[in-house]
Order: sequence, then structure tokens, then C-alpha cells
Amino acid sequence: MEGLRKHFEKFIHLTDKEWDAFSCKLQRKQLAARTYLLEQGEVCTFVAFIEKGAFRFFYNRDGEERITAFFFAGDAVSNYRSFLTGLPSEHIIESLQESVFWIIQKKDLYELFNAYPNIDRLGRFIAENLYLTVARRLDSFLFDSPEKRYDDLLRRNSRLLQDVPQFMLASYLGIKPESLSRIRKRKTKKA
Amino acid sequence: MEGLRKHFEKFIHLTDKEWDAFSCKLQRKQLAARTYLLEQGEVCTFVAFIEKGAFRFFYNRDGEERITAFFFAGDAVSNYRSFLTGLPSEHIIESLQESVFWIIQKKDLYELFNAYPNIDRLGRFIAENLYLTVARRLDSFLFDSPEKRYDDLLRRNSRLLQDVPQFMLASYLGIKPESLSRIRKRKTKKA
DNA sequence: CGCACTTCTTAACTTAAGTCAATGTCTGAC
DNA sequence: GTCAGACATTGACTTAAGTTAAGAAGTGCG
Repeated sequence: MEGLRKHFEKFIHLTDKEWDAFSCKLQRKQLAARTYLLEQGEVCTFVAFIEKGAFRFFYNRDGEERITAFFFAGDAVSNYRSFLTGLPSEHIIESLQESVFWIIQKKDLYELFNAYPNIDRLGRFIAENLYLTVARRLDSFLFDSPEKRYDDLLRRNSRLLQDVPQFMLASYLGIKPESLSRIRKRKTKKA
Repeated sequence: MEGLRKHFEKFIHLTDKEWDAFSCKLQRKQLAARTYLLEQGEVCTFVAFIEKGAFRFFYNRDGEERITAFFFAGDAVSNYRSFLTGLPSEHIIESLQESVFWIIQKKDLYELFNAYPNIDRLGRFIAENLYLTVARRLDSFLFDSPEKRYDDLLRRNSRLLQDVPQFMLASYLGIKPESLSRIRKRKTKKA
């Protein structure tokens, strides 16, 4: 749990009082590998802070899946859209490995937001960070070919490659596993 | 300026005191059509609230352009990435029409954040909203064909079609003008 | 050990976007 | 009115991803 506090320090320093108020609302949870944390159609009423493990955030339409994001230790995971709007989630959150995380309920979080401006601000920082991540990802779809996106992934996010099977990477890149396989083949030929 | 306050009411109610503190930091500006509000390489130190007009937020690489977003009356426009990180902007913000907007400087805004928790929270709401917009857009790139994205644009965002030339729409959809032209042709054949 | 299952690769074919070039179409400036 | 420039369309060709199907490689389980 102290690890979590350290992660927050990247964004903002919470006083002991603020941290106590926050942390006593957290509930520790564990999830086996390949298990749903949030189902499709469910309203997301929580934010989870990952201590250990990995999650994928994906969308299932007519049996086809697309992975919107991966989350790892130190990340906050939630369907933020459903959380904010109160609408049923279109996405599924699934653990990829056995994971440990801390859940805070929306109701509790909003009470903290009201009681502690610093925690509200932490919420802003988290939202801003989410925005930066997804905006960068959007730009990569606007400008780059799947091959370029794969290269960038290799370079920047090697954690993904260790923990995530090929076909999920393909989904994350917005292509089919067959296409990723061909991209990889083209690459070895060049090298 | 009261129009701007009304827009904020969608997110949060500011007291007169809060609004006064905020609004006296705003500077009214005007810009002719097709003029840069932010250059590539410049650090973005402001947020602009649009009263009238339209902007495009785009990226220029080796002479090729991709439009990341459009902004219209009621929207907050900024290079939020550059604003938050202090890094030079990769994107350009350009007015599409003659526009009127209110600028607030980062320094002033951060002072307001510190002095008025409600304004800090408004900042959170704006960041959250930005996130929702860009996350939805990312999903459309993950799942939908350019043709589907164009259809959705027609249905949801007719304002874009009135104010924005074809070749910019293509760029926004992540395709070339020729391809958009062909998509439109396929459409008329079907109908 | 061998079977079943999942993942990854390969191949043949289809589909649609990119590229390049030419031709319309429209608009504003003079 | 005409000319120049920007925008949109069209056509021929290239490129790469999607589709379908088959087989190879790896993994876990009885």
C-alpha cells in the first residue's frame, strides 16, 4: 500500500491526514489470471489501483475484440467513461495475470473529493494523465502505419511484449493476428 | 462572456466570487480565418475558451498533415499536452473561421486552482471531458472502417460538414482526400 | 506419453486505401 | 469576364490489410 502512495507522489504530495482518509476507503482485492474485473453492460462504480499484475481493457462487438488499453502496476484502472457518465460499460476489464489491486468506490471517492481539495486535484492529475496517454495513442493511429506502431511498441513498451500474447498485441495495434505475423516476418527479412 | 459561464454550468456551478476571480484573468481575443493560434515548436501556455468560430488542431510531419481534433464554440482549446508537460508543441492550432475567444494563461489558471478548489475541480471536469472525447475517437479507429467513421461523422457531427472542407475531414478520418471521395461515391451508388 | 487447445505462421485470394496523374469545378482577385 | 489557385473527383496502378483455411509450434492435462 505504501507503494501506491509512492506512485501518487509522482503527481502530488498528500499529507498523512489526506492519505489516511484516502487509504481507509481502499479495499484490497486479488484476482486470478484471465478473470473479469468489469463485465460488459455493468456500470463501473470503482477505480482500481494496481499493485501487482496486468489488465486489458477491451471491447467485444459481435465476437470480435479490440483492446483499447493495457494497465500495469502503478496504473489506475477503471472504465472511466462508465464511471463518469454512469452508463453501462461497453468495455470489459480483464486480468491477464494474477493481480493485486486496491479498489475505491465512486461514492467514497467523491466524498473525498469534496472533503480534500488535494485529493480532488489528484483526480485531475489522473484524468490529465489518462488524456495524455490516449491522445498520444490516437495520434499514432492518425499518422502511423501498423508497422510503425509495432516498432514504437517494441521500442517504448517492452513490458507489453513480455506479458502479452501476440494476438492481443495485434488487437491493440488495431490489426489482425495474421497481419502482425506478416509484419514480423517482413522485419526479420530486412534485418 | 456570460455565454462562457453558461457553458461551465454544464460542469459545475461557480459562485459569483469564483467567476469574478476567473473572468478577470480572461483576455478577449480575435483571430481572422486560417490563422495560427499556436505554432509548431511553441510551448502552449494558455487555454482558450471559444465564444465564436472554429479551430483545427493538427500535426504536420514532412509536409503531411493530420487533424487530431476540431474545436467549436463552447469548447476549451489548447495543446493540453504541451500545456501540461511544458514541452514544445508538435501540433498547430489554427482558426478555420474568424473567431472570438477568451485566453487564460497557465500561470493565472494555476493560481486560481490553488485559491479556488471549485475552479480546480472545473479543471478536472474539463480534463475528464477531453479524455472522454479522445477515448471515443480512439475506439472508432480500433473498430471501425474509414467508411463507418465517415457515416458516424455524418450522423453525429453535422457541424463539421458545414464548416470544414472535404480534405480536412479526410485528414480527421485518417485517410487521403481521394479515399474519402471514393467512399462518398460508393455511398451515392448504394442509395 | 499423447491428446486437446490455443497461439502463431503461412498461403491464396479479396478488398480497400495509398500513389500519381489528369481532369473537373468552384471561387475570388483583378 | 477571365484567370489563377484551391478543392474535389476520377482512373490506373501499387501496396498492405482482411478473409479463409490449413498446418506448425507450444502448453497444459489426463
